[in-house]
Amino acid sequence: MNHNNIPQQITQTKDFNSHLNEAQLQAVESINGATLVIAGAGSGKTRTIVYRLAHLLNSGVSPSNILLLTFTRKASHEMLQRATKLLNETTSNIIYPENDLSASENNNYYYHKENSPHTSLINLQGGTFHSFAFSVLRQYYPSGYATPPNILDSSDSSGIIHDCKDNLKIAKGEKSFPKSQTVLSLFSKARNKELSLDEVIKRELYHLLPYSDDLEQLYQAYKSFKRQHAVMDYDDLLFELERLFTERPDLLTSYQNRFQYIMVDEYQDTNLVQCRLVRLLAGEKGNIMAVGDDAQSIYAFRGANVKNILAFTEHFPQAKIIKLEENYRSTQSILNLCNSVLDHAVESYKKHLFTKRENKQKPQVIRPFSDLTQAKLVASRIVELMGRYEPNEIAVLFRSGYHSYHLELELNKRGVRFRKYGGIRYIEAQHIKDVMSYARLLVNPLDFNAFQRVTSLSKGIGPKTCLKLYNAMQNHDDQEVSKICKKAPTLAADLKIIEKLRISNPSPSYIIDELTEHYKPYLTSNFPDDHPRRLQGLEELGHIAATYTELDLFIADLCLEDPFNSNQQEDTEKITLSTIHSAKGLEWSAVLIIDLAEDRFPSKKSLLKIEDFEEERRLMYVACTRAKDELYLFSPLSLYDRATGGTNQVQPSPFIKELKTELYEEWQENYIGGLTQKSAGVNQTQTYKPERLSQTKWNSEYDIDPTITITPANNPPIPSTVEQNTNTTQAKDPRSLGLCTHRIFGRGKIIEELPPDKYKVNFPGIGVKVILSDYLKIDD
DNA sequence: GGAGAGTGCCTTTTT
DNA sequence: GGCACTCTCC
Repeated sequence: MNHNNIPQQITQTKDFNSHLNEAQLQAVESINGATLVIAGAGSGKTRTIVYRLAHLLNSGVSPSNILLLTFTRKASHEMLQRATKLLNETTSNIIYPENDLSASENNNYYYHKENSPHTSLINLQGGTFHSFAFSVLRQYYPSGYATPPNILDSSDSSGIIHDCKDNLKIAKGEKSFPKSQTVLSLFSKARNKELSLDEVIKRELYHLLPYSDDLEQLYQAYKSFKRQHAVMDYDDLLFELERLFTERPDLLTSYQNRFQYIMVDEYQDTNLVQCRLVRLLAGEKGNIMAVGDDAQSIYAFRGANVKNILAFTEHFPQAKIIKLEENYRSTQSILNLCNSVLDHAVESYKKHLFTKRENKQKPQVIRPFSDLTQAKLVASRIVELMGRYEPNEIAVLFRSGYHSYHLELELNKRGVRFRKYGGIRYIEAQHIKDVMSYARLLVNPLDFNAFQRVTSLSKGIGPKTCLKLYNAMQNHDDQEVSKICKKAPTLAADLKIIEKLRISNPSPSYIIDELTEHYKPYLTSNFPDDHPRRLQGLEELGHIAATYTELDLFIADLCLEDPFNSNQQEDTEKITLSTIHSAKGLEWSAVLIIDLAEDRFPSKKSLLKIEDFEEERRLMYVACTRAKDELYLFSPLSLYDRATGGTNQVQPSPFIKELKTELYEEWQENYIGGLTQKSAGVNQTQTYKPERLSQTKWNSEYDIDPTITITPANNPPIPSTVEQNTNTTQAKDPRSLGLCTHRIFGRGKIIEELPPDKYKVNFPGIGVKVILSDYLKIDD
């Protein structure tokens, strides 16, 4: 049973009692002042928010006076869907007076694309911070903008950085200069954490130190390009909104008056600027409810700061704190495993979820021979599960988008339909971006990114000619324009259709259909393998466009949310494949987590810094807590290596090794492609035994008590890969460089010194790792 | 100045 | 296995 299902009929507040526990009810009924709800996984968080909405409306608050902010697209979608459903049932006979402000502004950003009859909700504002910011900024922009800003998606941004780098003639021919994508993420990190570039480089990207001057120059060039072209990247949306509110107190006041009640979901994922925006909007009256769970903070990499939750009571001293701890989602045996994941955390979470849900079966740890056979075993298990559950109650979760690649092939082979979240976004596919570039030129003929993209589709036009043409068009130099067009007939046709559609200004769906037709010849000749599939995508793009009346909103929405995903929401015939990040806030009856092997999950990149490793642990926690009834953890014994074509043995993920054996059943792939259960006692898995370290001072960004640690003790060295075998031999060499200790991996032998600041270390039972010397305590 | 072949590199997570 | 960048020829 899904305890989170919205009941069919709730008409009066008193009915809430029977659907909510005491803590939830308390949260629902605290509508004035500030409230912080610490909601454990599966504790009915969304349910609480939705009921609180209903309670507000039943108390006579107009939906246009409520603002619902979330962090990810999916969370916002889910919440508004559920709210709509419940509110439609509870408030259908209440008529709300039109709010002056909202009536004049047509500010119902999110809902105009829902084909829903829920008129009572039409003025409820909700969405991600970014989409909310854009909905304001397209109407009122801060000083320095003459037109509403265009939004850059990440490929636009990195394209601009690339051009800026060329123009500045920085680091020409230097191979180790970071790629534009990397540079962009550095810029974004600096902004999200609100640190200078230099600080970020020194803290976590010290290998870029030689380029810090060049990068700083590039940073400035990128900034001024954005200003000149009236474009904003994702980060600008938030900072420019803050600037707008600072510059225009009158505007801020009117928004404060409008949004009498503010709710923020996933508060642990807000960064500093988002936190300030919330405070600005809440104003003096501070009718705000923030909901979050520190154990589920998984966005530190982009500046999310758990401290924001802790600081909530400082910003709102009167704040009431409510904890939701009873879990309504998972069975007790799944929860036991989830709790155990957090037990090993360096920072302790004072949190033990409990439930009244009975045990069905223990979670299973399954060990396939390799990630290739894993795909087969997972697919078989899914087919079996589909006999017991609807496909939309089954999900496969993984650390990184590409981990599901083999599985996707296998599922296709067996005809199992799935949808995939995370990884490459559909709208970033070439053909979609191409057609959207035409569309963007309709809105803004001087959109340089779009212009570059469209011109490069024509043979004979490269970057230089593109620039010449762009300047000629900007200066209305018709002679030059027609001279270039003569050389490239397709380019002339491109400009013609853009001009035609711009002047007639038809509906977004008509525009997309026309452009698709125009693009078809290019599509068929340039994508011989799969142009039918791509054409289908473009047709779908047209359908999505049909839910919009204004082209600029459609374009912005495509950058801010992936409608190809949310459109499929209702499809119950498909199972779900998802990155763990994209799975947050969702739940399924059966959850399968794959690739629980070293270097995959936790990610190889998280091993250098303890706080990164801990974030991986919370990620594991988020993944496991998605399961309602059945949880399967797949830990392949070897991974296919594309480079060599062979398979390399790997250690299981530390998160599996840590688990006490009594928490799960263990199954091993056998030679006939089936599974054999390991009987307890015979194949006892190693358990981690916490070992206290002496007064070691660890180099970490945070001050963590160094006496609490997880160290594999008494583990005999297990040679796991061929590579490690040799290294183990090396380590026995009397010339061994000595012993050292690492917070996570425990004691190990130093095999090699890697100047200037790293060591190669063999950790018994874990394998060989390259570690920064800062994170090692080396024995004298 | 552009096109196409060849080479080296890395492969987190999201708005 | 895909892309970003380089080199060479037209």
